[in-house]
Amino acid sequence: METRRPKQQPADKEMTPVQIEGVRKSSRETLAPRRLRYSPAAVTPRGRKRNIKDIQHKEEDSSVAEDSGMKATNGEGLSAYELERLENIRQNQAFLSAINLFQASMELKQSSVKQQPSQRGLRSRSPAEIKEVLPPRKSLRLQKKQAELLTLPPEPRGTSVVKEAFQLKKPAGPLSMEPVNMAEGSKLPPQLLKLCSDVGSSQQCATLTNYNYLICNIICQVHIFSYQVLPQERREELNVSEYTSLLKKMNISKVKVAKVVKDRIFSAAFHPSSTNLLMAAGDKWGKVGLWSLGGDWGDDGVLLFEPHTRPVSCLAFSRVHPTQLLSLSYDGSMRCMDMEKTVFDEVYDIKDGLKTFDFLSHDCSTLVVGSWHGDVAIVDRRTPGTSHESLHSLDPKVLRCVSVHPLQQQYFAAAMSEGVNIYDSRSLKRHQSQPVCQLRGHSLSISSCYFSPCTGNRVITSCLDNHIRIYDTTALTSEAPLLTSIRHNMQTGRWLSKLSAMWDPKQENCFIVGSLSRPRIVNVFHESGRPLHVFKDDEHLSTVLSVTAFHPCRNAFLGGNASGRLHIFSD
DNA sequence: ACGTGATGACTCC
DNA sequence: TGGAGTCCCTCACG
Repeated sequence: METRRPKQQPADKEMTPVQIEGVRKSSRETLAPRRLRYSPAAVTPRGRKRNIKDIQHKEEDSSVAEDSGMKATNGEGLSAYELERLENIRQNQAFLSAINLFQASMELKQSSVKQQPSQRGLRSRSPAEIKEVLPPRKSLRLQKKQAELLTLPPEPRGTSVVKEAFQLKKPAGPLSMEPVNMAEGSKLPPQLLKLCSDVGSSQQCATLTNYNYLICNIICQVHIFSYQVLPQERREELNVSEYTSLLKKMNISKVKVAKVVKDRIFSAAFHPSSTNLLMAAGDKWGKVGLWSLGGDWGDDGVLLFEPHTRPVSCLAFSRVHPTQLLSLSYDGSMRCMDMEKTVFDEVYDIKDGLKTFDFLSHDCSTLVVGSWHGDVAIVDRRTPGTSHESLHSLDPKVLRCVSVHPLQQQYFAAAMSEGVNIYDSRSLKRHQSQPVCQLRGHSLSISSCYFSPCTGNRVITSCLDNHIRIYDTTALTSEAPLLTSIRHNMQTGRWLSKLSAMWDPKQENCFIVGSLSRPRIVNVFHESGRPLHVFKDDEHLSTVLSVTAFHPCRNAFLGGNASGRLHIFSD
């Protein structure tokens, strides 16, 4: 490109308008400010691409020039053009620093560095495994054989092949509990059973955990079923600053990330053990993975099972029998992994569409189970069989989540298309049951609702209208007052599990929620909406942790992502 | 009722 | 190494 920089022009000689126009057109220098708004690269008078660093450097030069009085003494060779140019550069620089472009570009560079996902846990399939080895083929023509008359198989009626595959379900009855990531016929590691049986003494629980677990231990050991008469022995609740300082101590490391299931995580749960971190995750294709941090069995402590065929949408360990894990799936089956019997027992079964459940009694024998068709069933596990439970139709469209009141367990909250309602399970009707209380104010579909863990005085909801709402349910009147509404991006789209705000079972007023922000983070908020902590880690947290859960007694939480990896932050 | 677009992580070429 | 393709009873909107 031709340069017409009027270097030789005397600085003090005024340029004619024609000359200035000419200079502007040819040098492009004066266009730079506009250009720079869109691109970090500018074009120099010589047509060379110039990067930000060059400009920075020039800027330093120009400031030096100004400082040293060069501007004042134009006799040192700086023309009016040159001065104008320097001024332009200075303005560019000021503009760029005002919008933090340098910082943003650095962050972008860092975030665009592709990180290798953790190779702990389940192994990704090797190319040899993926490529099916086929016998060498030779055409009939080359074999000098008559061509076969081929007819197409009959078209499946009404359903596509994919849809038929969706409807496949595991056979009825107990399923053997064989890990699919171990050699055929492998037994469960005996250490796992020992680990699951150990949830610590009730003394430990009294000091370490919230009272839910204390109660459970008491139920286990003394068989006291009357909940309300027990003394208020729950852990002394921390004040917010104490709690925040505990959060700050939690971190992640290489060993705390592992692939636990093969596909996107739909649900996850912590085992109540206070001595070991044991987690379960359910994925899109009916797999359930058990991961013990530091376990020396399976793949880095991961065992994989296949109790369902469709997304495992809800998982929870029994609080009374910690060797039992309940799971429920879109395929319509609900099962109980029993590590002592080493089977997946059937608990409940419908045609399809099971979505959510919660324990309705402290001994975990009765459950409220919800389907996406809008029905809830009260299931009593002590009764043999799987299909004679009482069924109630709440909402003809969708039911996303149910949550049972921790103290008054006859009440449960249900997130439906119209909003969140609280029902009394004793007075449900077959159709059109009247709610005890309504939680209004949601403008789009609601993905979850949970009673606060210790008192049930709050319900937290996560809604696709980008708000997390907290309602006061102290008095279950016809309409619960909205206490807080926190803006949070919930647009996970089609390929990620939906975000759900989850209470910390150890701290009544605080909750955790995944985030779509970059760099990836996980937020902890106080119910007032005050942000308490942001979990982040450049090295080990690089994906959206849609599914999150705090440990019931340890200072730890888990987060599951769209590729089946669990992440733990713990102290 | 139906079509469409947005969304993130991974795999394959 | 990077970019295209894939995932698949999503949800909201037009």
